[in-house]
Amino acid sequence: MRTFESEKGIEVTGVAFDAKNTCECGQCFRFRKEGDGYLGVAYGKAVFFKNTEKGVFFDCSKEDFEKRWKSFFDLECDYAKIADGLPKDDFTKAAISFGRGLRILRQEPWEALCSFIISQCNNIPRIQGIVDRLCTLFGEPIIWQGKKLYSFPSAERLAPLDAEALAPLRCGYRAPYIINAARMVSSGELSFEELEKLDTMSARRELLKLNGIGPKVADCFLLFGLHKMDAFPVDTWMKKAAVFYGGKFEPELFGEYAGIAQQYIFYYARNGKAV
DNA sequence: GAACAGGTGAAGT
DNA sequence: ACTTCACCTGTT
Repeated sequence: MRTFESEKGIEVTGVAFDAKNTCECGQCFRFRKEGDGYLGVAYGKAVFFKNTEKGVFFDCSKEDFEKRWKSFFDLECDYAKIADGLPKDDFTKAAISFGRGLRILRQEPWEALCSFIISQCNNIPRIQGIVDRLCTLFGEPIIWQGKKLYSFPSAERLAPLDAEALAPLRCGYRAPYIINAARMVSSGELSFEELEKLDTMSARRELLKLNGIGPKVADCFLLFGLHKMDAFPVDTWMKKAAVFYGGKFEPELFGEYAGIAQQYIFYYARNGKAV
């Protein structure tokens, strides 16, 4: 990986990064197409990025890149090496090829937890709409090139509210789940720092104690919110894909980077032509 | 209208 | 351990 600084931002070469596959593989809900790239907010800051001839360009300072975005986009992880360690069957190979350049983001834990609570039994446009309304109503405004964006509201911001206050989100029965989770996080009963220290299965057990968090939401949070690469969320798309693996997935099949395999397969199943 | 959508939890076998 | 159903909202 090499970085080049210009007055406009940072260009990175020598790294397999695909902006579209990273933003549209279903792991995040707030990075949207903007011109020839993607624009979103994380950790209270806006960032625009796009693929270039030689690599990828980020609209940020050198300092912000080093401090935040390099890690956020997981740029120091060797995905080619990880893909090498995954199964070599035709379906997995096709999935990896389809999702080339996608990276598992290091999203804010609270945002990931909240977003995947919202995701249950919803399609992506609706999830995005609900999350947008949540941020617009309760987040902090961020101006980017004259556009008004919003940060994701903290757990502390939501904890004092009751579920009725979320009515404008139109998130239905998920509202009390969100408020309950916000209270657990803001009170410290649920600590991301503590969960981080646990192995994936132990952290999962803790998460399943929360109302409205089942296996699927817990696994998505572990993978996308805590970057536990062995977490393996199984949803309806993965169940369709499982047909190619004899009807179900054996936990050992994909190893310590099962989460990455999952994301390739999920994206291929949902957006590709295979299933 | 009914059925369904990136689930969950309670209640029933 | 496995099946069924209600749950809020929006789209087909």
